[in-house]
Amino acid sequence: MMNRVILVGRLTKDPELRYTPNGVPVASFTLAVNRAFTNQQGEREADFINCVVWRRPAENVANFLKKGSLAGVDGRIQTRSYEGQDGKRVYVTEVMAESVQFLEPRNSQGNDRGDNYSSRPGGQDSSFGNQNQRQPQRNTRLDEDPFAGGGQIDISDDDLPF
Amino acid sequence: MMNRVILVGRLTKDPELRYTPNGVPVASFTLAVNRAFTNQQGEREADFINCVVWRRPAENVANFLKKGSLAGVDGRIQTRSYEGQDGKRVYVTEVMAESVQFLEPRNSQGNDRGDNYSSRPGGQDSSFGNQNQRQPQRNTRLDEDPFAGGGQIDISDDDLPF
Amino acid sequence: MMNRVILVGRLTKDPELRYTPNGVPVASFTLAVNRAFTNQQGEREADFINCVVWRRPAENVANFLKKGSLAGVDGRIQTRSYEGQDGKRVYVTEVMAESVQFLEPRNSQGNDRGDNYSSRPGGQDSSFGNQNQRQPQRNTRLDEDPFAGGGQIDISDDDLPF
Amino acid sequence: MMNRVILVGRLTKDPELRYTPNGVPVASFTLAVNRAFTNQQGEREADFINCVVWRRPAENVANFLKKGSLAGVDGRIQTRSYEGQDGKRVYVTEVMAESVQFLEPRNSQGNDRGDNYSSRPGGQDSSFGNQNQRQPQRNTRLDEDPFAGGGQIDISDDDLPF
DNA sequence: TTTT
DNA sequence: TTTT
Repeated sequence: MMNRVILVGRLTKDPELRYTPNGVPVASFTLAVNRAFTNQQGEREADFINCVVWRRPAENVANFLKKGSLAGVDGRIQTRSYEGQDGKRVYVTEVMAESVQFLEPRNSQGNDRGDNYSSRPGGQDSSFGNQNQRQPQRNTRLDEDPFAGGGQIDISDDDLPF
Repeated sequence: MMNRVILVGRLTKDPELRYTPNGVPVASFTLAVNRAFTNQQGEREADFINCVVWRRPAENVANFLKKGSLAGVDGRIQTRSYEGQDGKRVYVTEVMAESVQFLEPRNSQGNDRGDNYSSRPGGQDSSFGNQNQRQPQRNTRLDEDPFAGGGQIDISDDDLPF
Repeated sequence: MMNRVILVGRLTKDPELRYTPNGVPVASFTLAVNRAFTNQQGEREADFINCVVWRRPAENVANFLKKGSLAGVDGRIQTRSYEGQDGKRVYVTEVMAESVQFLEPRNSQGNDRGDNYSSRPGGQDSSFGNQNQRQPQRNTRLDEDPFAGGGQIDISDDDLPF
Repeated sequence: MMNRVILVGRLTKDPELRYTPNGVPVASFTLAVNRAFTNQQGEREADFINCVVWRRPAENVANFLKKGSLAGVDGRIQTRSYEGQDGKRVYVTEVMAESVQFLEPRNSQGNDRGDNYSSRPGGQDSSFGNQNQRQPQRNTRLDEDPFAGGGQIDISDDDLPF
């Protein structure tokens, strides 16, 4: 079985960052990906693709991407379902991003969201590492540089609360 | 903007073949793709991914795949929305397959569905070619062999009603 | 059989544009793609991947990309071999780009190479269309916009000699 | 930067399994991937793509694939160069497989190579785990099932010398 | 509504 | 509910 998705598009709005009860960060965002072709009316439509990312890259996304940012995603399609408010099953198809690439120059005007987003609940960090034992591990890469722009500044140690 | 999906999985049921009013074939099917990892309970879950394919490969899919068939898809994620029966918008994310690969040996027991599915409305064929001028063209490849098994028999001319 | 490659990286130098005897444009360039991880010495290495692109996108590449440009490629791996000058066979693995995405803002300082590269031999154009009948057709899309930045200016008609 | 390759093809010969001085397994093999289109002479050519895989999946590949096996690869393009015997630099482009999917039914006639390939040098195992700290970790998945056929038998513990 |  |  194989399941691979690669996307490049722009965030339709600022990403949302949540934490699980155990303090694991999850970010979600939507990529607008313009189609390569135009429709019968000659307009270029877009697909709006919901993405989810876990752990450290989630924090990076929340920190460095915002509405309109150009970003690349390498991940997998995941499906799930939940009970809708009207009692019927709702089916969801989304992209689980294993890595997210920032395709705009570092520190382009206001790259850093600057929010005080880091409301990560304290005291739960001890349970952090164990949490996702059986989750794909590529999310955890400590040495991944999410910026395509290159540059030598390493964000990991200074900017991120790990 | 980039948008690429590759899947390998098994059909959850027989594909469905429809025709547009102009006689353009569309097949839809769902791929069950087992995840590479097991969940907290040690079970291997699957993602159920809806796929759509147009034109000739649609006919091939209807002809040669059935419930349980192992197949590969190379395509794009597409999103659309429609008015639900309760008046509210329903959002759909699916894979537009540009090519479909049959990953089981040709003529493995009962590869050919054998249905009389070819209820393609006659008389509309003239409008066929013009129809999708602005659609991606890779669907139209006349020389594509959807079987991975190789073999020298070419299905296109004999088995397909084109 | 499936064969799909997606790359995002930077051109190591200006692309080279050639024409076949029949006037079909071919561009070649090398993408430097930084690895997601660092090596034992803590350095981030890169892979240098040779790419080839045909027809209209070849002209676009020659026109709008240059050394250092950030670009995305969606294509296939191709292998070929030729007689080396010392008589022994040389094997080549390269990426046949089906589409190339320009990931830098249009008209960022000097996007347009401005070269008089269009030394396309005249008089051969008549043979152009027929030439590659059996080549993948995605190269031919007349409505593809190679810029991720969007914007409404369509380059195809004004800037390109088609 | 992004770098993703997905292939489905057949092994041109039995895979080769080596071990680093520290006992890390590496398998190499070549996939023949038939092209989706035919050439000017109407023949379907193939690309012959060299692949490398590390650690546990390397052992799996050596154990369960052989000449002619249908397999899928999800990985990255890597380039390297070395001093040729005639003193000049040789450039190599190959695919680093992060996961390999076996696309033929388990225990199809003689799936198991049955070779006594497991000449893994003893005494080095202690250094095994630490070895590739900075290598991508997806190779290490203990719960990945390389067979597309599904089935409940888990090969990892019984059949593999770990 | 899910495949082996 | 959508980006440039």
